[in-house]
Amino acid sequence: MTVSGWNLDSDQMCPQRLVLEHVTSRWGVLALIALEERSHRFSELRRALGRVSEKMLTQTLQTLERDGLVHRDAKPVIPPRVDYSLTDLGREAAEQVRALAAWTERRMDDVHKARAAYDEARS
Amino acid sequence: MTVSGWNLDSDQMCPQRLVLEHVTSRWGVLALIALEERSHRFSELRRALGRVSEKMLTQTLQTLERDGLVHRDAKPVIPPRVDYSLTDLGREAAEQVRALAAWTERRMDDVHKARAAYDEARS
DNA sequence: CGGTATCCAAAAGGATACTG
DNA sequence: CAGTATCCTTTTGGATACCG
Repeated sequence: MTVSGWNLDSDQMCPQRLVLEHVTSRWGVLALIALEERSHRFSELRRALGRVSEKMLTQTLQTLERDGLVHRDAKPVIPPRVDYSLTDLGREAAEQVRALAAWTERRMDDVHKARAAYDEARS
Repeated sequence: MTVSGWNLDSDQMCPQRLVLEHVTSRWGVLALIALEERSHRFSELRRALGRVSEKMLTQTLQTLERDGLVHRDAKPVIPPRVDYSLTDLGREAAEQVRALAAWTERRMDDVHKARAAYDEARS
């Protein structure tokens, strides 16, 4: 992989860059990891993700659904019930971001040490 | 991996989440991929990354340096010459983000199809 | 319950001018 | 050349109110 092809062209990102932003976005990462474990209702996801606003969760899920990563199953009952789950594509995406997340977790100690050394050298 | 531990606590993200944001940031991704190939001078990186402002490139490189992913070598010459390269930790990070980037590239067709179907169903 | 619409505050990002 | 400092625009995110 080269950096060319991931550049911005005039006034716009390359399309794969947008997908990368969707899956690594603040709530996208958490939604994918939560949904990898099991399907969730909207309100379950809200609780699982902590302090996400309705607007941001809706926006995140719609983006991931549009990209074909998340499946939305709205049951026609009252009160409404909507279940979210991963598609096969979404499961692949979740594995990728989980791998990246796991790496940051594994190396967090090294990062902390590096930061301490960096800050020390400048104080 | 569970989603707990990646939540926000009160008014702040968990630390590994910040590292993930650094390496997946707009310019962080491109800088890591460019530096994985070879070390670059500041101005070389500016050109390689396309249309990044000096401010954002500086900020990105400082963040990655502080996290211990990038090595900054400022030679005491006139005019100044500063070379950036990856540390061992940074090389690991670059491999991870490149894997994720490669996945989005591989699956871009599926995403496009999903988007077309999504948009079609709503028009 | 699971959203949408609107408004507003905060943060990110960039253009420009300047410096060692 | 490789930054820093300042200002300003754009984007993001959340709070609130309302709807089917």
